[in-house]
Amino acid sequence: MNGSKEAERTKPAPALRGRSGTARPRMADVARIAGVSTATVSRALRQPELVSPEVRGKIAAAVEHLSYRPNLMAGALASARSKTIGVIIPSMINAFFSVTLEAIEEGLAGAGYQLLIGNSHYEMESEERLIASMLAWSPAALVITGCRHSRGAMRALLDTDVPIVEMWELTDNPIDTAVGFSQRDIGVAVARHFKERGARRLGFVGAMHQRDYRADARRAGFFETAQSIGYEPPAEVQLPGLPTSVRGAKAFAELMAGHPDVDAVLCTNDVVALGALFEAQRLGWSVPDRLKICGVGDVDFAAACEPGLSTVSLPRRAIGLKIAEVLRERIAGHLPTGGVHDLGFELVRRGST
Amino acid sequence: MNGSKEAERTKPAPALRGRSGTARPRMADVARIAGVSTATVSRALRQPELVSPEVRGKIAAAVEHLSYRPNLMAGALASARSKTIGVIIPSMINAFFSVTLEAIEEGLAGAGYQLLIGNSHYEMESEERLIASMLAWSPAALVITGCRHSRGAMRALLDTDVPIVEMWELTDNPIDTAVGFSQRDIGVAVARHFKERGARRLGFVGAMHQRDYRADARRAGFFETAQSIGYEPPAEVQLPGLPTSVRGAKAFAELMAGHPDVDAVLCTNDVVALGALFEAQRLGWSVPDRLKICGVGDVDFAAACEPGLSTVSLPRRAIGLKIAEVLRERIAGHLPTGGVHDLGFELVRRGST
DNA sequence: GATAGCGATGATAGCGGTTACATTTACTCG
DNA sequence: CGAGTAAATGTAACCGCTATCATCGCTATC
Repeated sequence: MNGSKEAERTKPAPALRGRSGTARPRMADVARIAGVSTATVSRALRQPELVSPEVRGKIAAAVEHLSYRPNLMAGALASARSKTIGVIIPSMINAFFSVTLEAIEEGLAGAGYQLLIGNSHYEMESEERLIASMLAWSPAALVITGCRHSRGAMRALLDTDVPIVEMWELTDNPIDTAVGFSQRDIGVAVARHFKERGARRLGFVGAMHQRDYRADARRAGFFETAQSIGYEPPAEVQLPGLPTSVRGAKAFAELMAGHPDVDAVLCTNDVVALGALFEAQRLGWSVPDRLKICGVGDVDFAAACEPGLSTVSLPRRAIGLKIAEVLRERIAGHLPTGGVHDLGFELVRRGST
Repeated sequence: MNGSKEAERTKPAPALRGRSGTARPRMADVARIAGVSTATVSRALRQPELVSPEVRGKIAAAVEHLSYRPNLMAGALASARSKTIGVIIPSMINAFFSVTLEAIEEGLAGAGYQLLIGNSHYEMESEERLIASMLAWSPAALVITGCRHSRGAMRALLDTDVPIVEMWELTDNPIDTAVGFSQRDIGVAVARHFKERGARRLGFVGAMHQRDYRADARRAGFFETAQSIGYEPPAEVQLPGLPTSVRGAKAFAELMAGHPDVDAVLCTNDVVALGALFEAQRLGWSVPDRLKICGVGDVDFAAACEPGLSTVSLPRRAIGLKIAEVLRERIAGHLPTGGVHDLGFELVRRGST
């Protein structure tokens, strides 16, 4: 921002652009100007300690002078590895994954890595395709969401040299490394919390049933625990399509209309819970006295709501940072495969329960 | 999802992995098996119409048999272009850009493009660095957010052959192509809307002042119009750091404490506005009678609020789709540079104003 | 003083494709 | 029936950088 002014515009006409003028300098050009071989230039750039200070200086000057930028593809091809990290997430819109993405980027951008991002849309076939095309770039590592994969994907993942990280979930036998938390336990924790707060009858508002199997795992934990601690099976409504506040409000209204005895509702995430909270207000159900509402995610507005939204805080950012950390070591060749990192979660009690 | 079961796990021990077994097949292997030259294989893969059906069939069989995957880096190096689209956004967390990203991906993934994503953190130096490293990948196109760039960035952008798209803003002289809308006019529209609704004194809750210059443009439009239609300069509070609901609530409270006469507040975005809405509820200001609140973005919860949050709907998704469309043509070599696409915005009137 | 050892640098063969150009084959036509 | 032409395929020179191995001084060692 500071100091950098907006420069003048106007790109030369298409016909005149590009190769027309000065071609992009190659390493050979740098070598010639510095009076050394390309091998030395290459070394000076990647392992400076192997090159004498004087030569290093000359090369630096030449690089500067030509404003040389190494062609990453050539380098990647020659060394059979690229400074790229493939990341596959099931949705780009979901703020959870965005935060994790940002954290991964933060932890790795400094080391010169670029993120290659793929969106699986919660579909295993998509994931498989993405895995294949990402591996075709010989990324330094591949980060994928979840621990369940199609057979083909599994084969590709087991067959490659590329370090693999599975995130946002745990498993007993990771392909390589897993960083996440137990989705199921979230449901367990919330059910217990409701019990503790004296709820009589539980309800659940879900979304993406049978598509987002992580959400299903939370649901399963909630239902099983509910029953094991003496509740009858929670009343349930699944919203069609993506979880939004508007749909959440509607689904919640439907749930309460069908089961007026419900006095504690777990929503599959905070966005849905927010919709439920507003709907409760509209319908005149007092929260938390008559009705308790809990979300999942601890999105920033959860703390700003009135009453504050109780929710489950997920290690969205921690996952990303941990992945970056693991990857740095994994790429450097230390650290064996097989690590499973449970980053846990935290039930955040606010006014809505 | 359907049909693909979870496969068995356990990657072979590190020592045994990778090259140890079968190396990844190369195009030469395919050529040998199919009984043709690599040139023909290459052609069969990228311009099938140039290869006879029989040969094409043999090659397809060989590819299938070896489950051959072309090495994208080799191809990219040789052809000096990669099937990659670089996208630079100022924040990954901001849901606006995520939607646009998703739309770009949607419109281009089918054609086999991969997104290389960079996060500039609203910093021009970062942007410049990202531009340089992305161009080093010879992407098929580069999409950047905004029309203001550092001098160095500008030089790099003007100097390259790669199609450039500037998004989320308009300009009279785009580097190549611009897809967005007028940020300033949003401020204008909201000021007029407040006037129309009978507001007496305006207020503004901003964030990222002097960092997010697009937000500043909206603010400028709001302030200038306010005065030109007879208001005194709006009362203003800028929140420190990223715009969140919690901070929004706090800043709003501060604003109202300092200027109790304010009866219409524009918040820099919906998240902040949501915080303000809740805070107003807590403080007992009735919305919209005593106080009108307007956000920007039309995030999904805006429609679910009570009262519904008036806001400005941005063409987040349309921008992405348009970019994909433009890029497809631009890459194909049709379509000249210099296009500016104004996708507009829409003031959405709900209960809060 | 010859030899080994080491640090610094150069020569060069790839990495795995793409593509301009050459070559072959199959037809069309005067 | 031979030339002319278009379609199909092969040949081989790169693309720009990395990495292996050879080379060349020089100093440390006995």
